[in-house]
Amino acid sequence: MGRHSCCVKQKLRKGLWSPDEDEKLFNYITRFGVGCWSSVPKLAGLQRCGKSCRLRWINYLRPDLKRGMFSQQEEDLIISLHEVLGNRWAQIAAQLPGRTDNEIKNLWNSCLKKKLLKQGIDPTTHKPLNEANVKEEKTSTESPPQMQIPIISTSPSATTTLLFSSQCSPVISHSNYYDDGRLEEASREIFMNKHVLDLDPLSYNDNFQMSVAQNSCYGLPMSSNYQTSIRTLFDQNQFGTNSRYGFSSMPSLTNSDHVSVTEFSSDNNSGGEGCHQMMENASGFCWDAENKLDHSFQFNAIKSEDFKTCNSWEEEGQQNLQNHVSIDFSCYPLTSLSEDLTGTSFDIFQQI
DNA sequence: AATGGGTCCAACCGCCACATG
DNA sequence: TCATGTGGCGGTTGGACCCAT
Repeated sequence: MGRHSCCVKQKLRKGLWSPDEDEKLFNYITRFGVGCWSSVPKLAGLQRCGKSCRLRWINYLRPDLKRGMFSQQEEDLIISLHEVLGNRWAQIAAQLPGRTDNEIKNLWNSCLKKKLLKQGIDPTTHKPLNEANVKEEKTSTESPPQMQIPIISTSPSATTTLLFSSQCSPVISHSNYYDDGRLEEASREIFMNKHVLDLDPLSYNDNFQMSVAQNSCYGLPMSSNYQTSIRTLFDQNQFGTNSRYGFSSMPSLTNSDHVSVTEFSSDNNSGGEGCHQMMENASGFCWDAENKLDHSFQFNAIKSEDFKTCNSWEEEGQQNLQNHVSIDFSCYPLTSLSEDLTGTSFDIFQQI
């Protein structure tokens, strides 16, 4: 990996982020939001370029990220969407709340592609490998009024079909998806075991659910079966079975791991007095030095109206679990991937 | 225990689109 | 219209990790 040009120019750090850098970036964004990414590093006291900060926030620090394994439904959805959208990872990610384009891209390249190939499916065309060439020639000469494209699921029992009408308005038909309940159970298990923040800080779950309620998930008219499965997925994921809330980039959040971090060294902080004060007031951020995946996180002193009564994300989450009220992160003026989700409400098939 | 190959993922690169002056 | 800055996206890759030998 070569050094990014702006990093060369300004002699900025690159490579893996340290816990200290994460802390600074997280504290800054949660307090002040993102105005202009290029000014974030300076204000947050980081020797990074704005692009790097943006990427780190979007792919790792965002509180609404869902970490951990992809569920079977998510995998199937990615395959279905990839068939329609191709390698437009950002648009695919927009349909999977809490997942980033990078994460989905990695999953595709490392896992889903191979699964499809194993099933004899060309991951590019989504057609059987031995028929792909023949069919390609045929379809180039004729345009049938209705195409039926089977979605090959990675789960044995799933059968999804996209029906394209002559106006190219597709209907997802999801038959026998939960015919034996195995998938639903598997998903539940996966989500129950995840220590993630399954909140909806930027409200795109709400948007998603709203679209489900309006029979138009992803801009598609959907069968009731599919709506139910998606709905189930979100219900479980959001409040139903998740008994703990944790910071998503901090996969294992335990009470015993909570350490108050109240002192910051601002020696290398180039952000000036304002930044110094900001860091003094900022939230605590603790990282297990031995294992990145087992570090913990705690808000200790955020002087925000929304958070002043809470000692930790976990407490906050548990409180909300009891109250059945989600934390509203929308107060943060964030510019992140999630903005795209709420802002675009894209219609897949406008782009075909 | 050492090593070599394979896998996975975080992060960078380069390009493009858009906004602004 | 052009130059410049910024954000966003998809492709790529370095390195950590895993596992078989």
